Amino acid sequence: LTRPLTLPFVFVKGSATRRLSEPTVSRLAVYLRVLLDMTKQRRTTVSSEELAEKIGVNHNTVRRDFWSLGVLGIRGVGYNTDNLILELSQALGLSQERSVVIMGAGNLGSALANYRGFPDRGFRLVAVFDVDPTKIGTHVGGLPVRGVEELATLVRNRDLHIGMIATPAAQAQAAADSLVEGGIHSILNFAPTRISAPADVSVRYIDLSVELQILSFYSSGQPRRNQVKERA
Amino acid sequence: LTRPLTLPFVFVKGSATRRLSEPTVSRLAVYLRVLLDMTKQRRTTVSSEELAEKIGVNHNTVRRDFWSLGVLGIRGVGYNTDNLILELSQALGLSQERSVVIMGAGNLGSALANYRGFPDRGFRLVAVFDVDPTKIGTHVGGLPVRGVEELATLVRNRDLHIGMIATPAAQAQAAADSLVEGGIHSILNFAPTRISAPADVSVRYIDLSVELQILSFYSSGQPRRNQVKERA
DNA sequence: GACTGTGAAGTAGTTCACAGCT
DNA sequence: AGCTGTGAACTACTTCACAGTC
Repeated sequence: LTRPLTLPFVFVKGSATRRLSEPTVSRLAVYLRVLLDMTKQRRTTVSSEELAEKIGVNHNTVRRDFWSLGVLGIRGVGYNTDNLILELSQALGLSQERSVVIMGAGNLGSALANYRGFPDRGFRLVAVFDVDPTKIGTHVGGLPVRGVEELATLVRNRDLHIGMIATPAAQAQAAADSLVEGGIHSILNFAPTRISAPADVSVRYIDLSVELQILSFYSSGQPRRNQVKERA
Repeated sequence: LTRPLTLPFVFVKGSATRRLSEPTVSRLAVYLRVLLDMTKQRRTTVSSEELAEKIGVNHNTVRRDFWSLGVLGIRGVGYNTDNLILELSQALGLSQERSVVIMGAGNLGSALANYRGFPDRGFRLVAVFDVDPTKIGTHVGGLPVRGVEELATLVRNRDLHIGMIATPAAQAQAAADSLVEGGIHSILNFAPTRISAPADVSVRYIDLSVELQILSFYSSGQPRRNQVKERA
């Protein structure tokens, strides 16, 4: 055997030790979303079948996901919603508060700063940065816009977890570099460009054009794969 | 053989007839983004290796994607950038203009309406709708905000391709229903909730909380899978 | 009777590895 | 020498299918 084995990427939960695959992690966040919607209706249990239908996956997948997480259901009944919410939140690391900063106080940066969903789950917006001197000092979403050079100071005082890049494409790499220098390991990039970062930094992209283009593909005569499959 | 075979989901290009997988389609849009960035620097060719590094995938994957598309490179040299851009655009259906409408003229809806990237590729924002009478008639992104009931009229006059939902969660399903009723088959949902739609409608989600939670998972001690792999 | 838990089977997607051009 | 094109091998992910439990 010459190739290195996959590193033991595991999630430990009680006595169960399992690997959470990337698709599974993405779905966990979606389950959580649906479950929170459901508890508003005072539901106490859900079946894998019901969740599966709501998010458009196979029910076996749902059970496998929960099983990988180490969450147990009750046969003949389903899963306890409160318990699921707790376990999902824990697995996603939402039990500890995450601080978020925004780079760029333009249209998008302001819209993000005004997003009211942050405190709900454990996200806390702590600062908004920009390079434009005319913007610095103005307020967006109740926070003062600061110059990027203040990032370093802020880092010294508290841990920063997630950086969102909402600058124009041309400044995105510089923004990313500042974030990385500030010790941030998770970046959500809204700028319409790809950025590079060290291997220990997770970068996710939200690119409107890319999304529109993918939709464009499927609207030009090509059926969506999983919908074709679900029809079978 | 008892199970139905996968339907012949193919993309026809010249004499080559190939299947484009869902991951491939998503990557095509990203290649296009990077290539457009590159042509600004007057590059005429790219190797699979270079593209691969830029977007963080394996170079074999890049070659396979182009091969599935029916795009040929030149051995010893690479792929012609202009040709690639052309073929990618064509495959993604960008050669014909797509009309886009926005549901919801709040913070997010306005930010989207002000996005300047639409005309670049073939997307054309044609209308913004809201249910709030105080918003109807005001202008966002150079367009008048219309009442949802006008959607039907608009549909009669021209084809609408893509609907973006930027309403609060509670109104998202209703917005989706209006879009579907208006004959739209592609929806990009920004509202923090899941929506249901007929099987012949493609729905993609951009959910800030979900993205933040996924990042949260990877920042709580778990390395990103593909980064682990790339290290090997 | 309903729904979970999970080996086993199946399928899709990725990566290897190397022959074949330029 | 450099980089593509592609069968073959591999790995990851999904789905089947059914025994097990409530």
